[in-house]
Amino acid sequence: MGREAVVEAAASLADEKGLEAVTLSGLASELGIRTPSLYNHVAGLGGLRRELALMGVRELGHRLSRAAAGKAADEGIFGLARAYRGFVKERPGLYAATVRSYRLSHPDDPELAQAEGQAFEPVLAVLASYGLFGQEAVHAARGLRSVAHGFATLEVAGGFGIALDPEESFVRLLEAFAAGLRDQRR
Amino acid sequence: MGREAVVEAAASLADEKGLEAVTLSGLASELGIRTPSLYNHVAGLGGLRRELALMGVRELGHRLSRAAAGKAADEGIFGLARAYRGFVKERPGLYAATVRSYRLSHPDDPELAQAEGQAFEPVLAVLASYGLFGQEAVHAARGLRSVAHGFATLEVAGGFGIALDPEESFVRLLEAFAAGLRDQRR
DNA sequence: ACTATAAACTAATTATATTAGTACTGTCAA
DNA sequence: TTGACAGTACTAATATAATTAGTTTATAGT
Repeated sequence: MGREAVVEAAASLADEKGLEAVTLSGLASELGIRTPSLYNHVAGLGGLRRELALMGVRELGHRLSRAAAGKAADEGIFGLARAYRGFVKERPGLYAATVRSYRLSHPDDPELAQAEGQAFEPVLAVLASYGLFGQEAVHAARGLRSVAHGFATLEVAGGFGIALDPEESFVRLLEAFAAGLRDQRR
Repeated sequence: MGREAVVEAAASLADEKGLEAVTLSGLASELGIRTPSLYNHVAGLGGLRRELALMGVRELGHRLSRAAAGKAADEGIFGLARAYRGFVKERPGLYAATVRSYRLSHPDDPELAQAEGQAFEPVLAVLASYGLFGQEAVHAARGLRSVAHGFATLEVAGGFGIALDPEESFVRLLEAFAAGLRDQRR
């Protein structure tokens, strides 16, 4: 069966029924095997969550890289933010795994740190094309991530009760953020 | 003992050990009683989560009201955002309860909807003083909430790996957002 | 053919949520 | 004052989940 397949099945389960639904029993029955058999592939529930976090961060990194390729300034920022939001909406469970649970208990997992570093690169590249470097760029990157993460997670959590086009809200938020960045650079 | 005390104990537990640590067993042993006794106060784990969500939204609403009182425009936006972030940092478990788990499964709990409406009011008031009304205001409110929620949740999740002052990052993000709003109004 | 490994299994233990039914304790009305 | 009732705790029992230990089976490599 292979670890890859097990983790991918767990990710699908997370996307469909929420990260809380990713139990070893649930996953095992999804795969048509018994719960203890999963221990041949992952180190228990904790290990599975680590695998999910890793897979999620890597996938996010790939998407950000693709989105940033060949784009500069506002176009780059919009591309990154759309890719981020797209990932959260398409794979909400896998994305949740990149933020929740595992991260806090293991703040310095080297593999995870490396994957996060890679996901960070395209963001820095876009910000550089924008004229931001060093600490300036880190502040801006935190801002961009906050905006994308905040909007997307509230959206998938059903936090925007009122029936007003979220797409429009997102574009306006990005425009405001980008305009503010331009302002600050002066 | 009273329901109030039980829910408050659960909130403290959530803040100290994370929302995942809020189990009926854990809460019962915290309170020095047996697990089934909790059913005299809340409707099981699901009911407890609902109470937590309600308490969290109400508390957030109060803080936002206080923060917005007597402030207009940028000062109001900064006040709201600081209050939001302060709440997330001081009561991370209680805040998490307002976003996670209960919300999605019961999208139209009337009491929760009412509490959310109340928490929304001070935001609309500040945005009005800012010259934004109707749909404009809703878009802006979503943006502001995304910014505050995004930044604060990433911060408490340990998402800002690098040791660079988060306060500075937050101020810059708010300045960018506020500047962008001013831009858009023209 | 022999062996090592991968990947499944059963059995048993522990933790948690839940339900059902019971006991104690105070308050308040007759 | 007494008796009923509400409130709050309890024990006992059941179901689901995670985990560990130890076992089986098929297959690929020597």
